Amino acid sequence: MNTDPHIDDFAESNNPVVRKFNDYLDAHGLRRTTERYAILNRIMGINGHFTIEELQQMIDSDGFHVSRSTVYNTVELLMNAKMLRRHVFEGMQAQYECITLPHTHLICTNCGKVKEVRDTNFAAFMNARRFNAFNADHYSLYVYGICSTCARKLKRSKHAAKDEKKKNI
Amino acid sequence: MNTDPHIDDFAESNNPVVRKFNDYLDAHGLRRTTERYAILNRIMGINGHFTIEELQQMIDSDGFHVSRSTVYNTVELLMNAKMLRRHVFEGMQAQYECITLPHTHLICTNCGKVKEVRDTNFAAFMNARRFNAFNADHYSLYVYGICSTCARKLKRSKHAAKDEKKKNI
DNA sequence: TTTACTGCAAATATTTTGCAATATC
DNA sequence: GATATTGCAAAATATTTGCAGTAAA
Repeated sequence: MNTDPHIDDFAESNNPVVRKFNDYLDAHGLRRTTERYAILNRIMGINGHFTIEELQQMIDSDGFHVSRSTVYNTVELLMNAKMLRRHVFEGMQAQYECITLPHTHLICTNCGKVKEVRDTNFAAFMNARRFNAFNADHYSLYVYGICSTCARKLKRSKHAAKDEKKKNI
Repeated sequence: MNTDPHIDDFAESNNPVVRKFNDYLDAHGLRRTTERYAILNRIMGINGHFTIEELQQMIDSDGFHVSRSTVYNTVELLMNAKMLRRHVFEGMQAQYECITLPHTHLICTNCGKVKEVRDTNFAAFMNARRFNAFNADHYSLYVYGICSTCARKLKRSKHAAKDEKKKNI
């Protein structure tokens, strides 16, 4: 029996996410390590997107240190377990998010903020959609544009520029 | 007047793509260089996706050498001119494609092949779709799955594995 | 006890940058 | 002639890998 309380806590957890991970590890003959659970534990508390860098820093501030290689290793494991997904939006570094219900990503090309929106109409459309002999597994819809906050700011700075011009006449 | 025939050929071209690029350069006070036209010329001949590496090699085999920095520089210019788009599909390196009509990308998670499909229903759906205060500019739909070629191969290798098992009994 | 996993440092891959030489305007 | 652009090499970033030590089973 394992002497590390953390591992046993997770091993016996009824949390479906933890169980899914345990099942994946078991099914593939992989070990239940403290590091893997520390990472999973942190990820479960994140709502939204995060980078590798951010994830490692969050784990650090949880008072637990894992090496960069282990973060990459575990993140890859979680992707193979279909629990995590990697997104690379235009002009940004890779971001990860837990796999939950399908949703659309709205990406602001001005500030880089990413917002998720659930869209049942679109989900229904995609579920019904067939691509001939291509066997679809999952999809990502990225919508690029300007968020309302940036739209306001840009409008304001445009006005400011106009005022500036007036002054110079 | 410019003495390099290549540049003048392009400068006077009636090709709408070349004209769009020229307009962009003029509007931004950027120069018409041989390198930029060599790259644009190559890109116009590509049907589908390509990486930076592939693009540079293609230009090389056209008998013209441009440095890696210039390829990156020009590709960025073309993206700003809204003539080129960058895609990063799951687990692959960045790929570029000319901006034409909106289309869906089918990405095979087994072989990495990317196929474009036009989808007027989807385009209509997206054109009608509004995201509250988010001002949408363009979108990317990536559908991940298994292409028909890989589906056949995978089926065959599964059979082979089964046959192998039978032999061992 | 066996061997998978971790952490570190080094290697690799990709993209960006500083700067002297060069070409465009 | 003034300066934007190129090409090279070096730097910055992101990710992967080799390997010795450590921990899970």
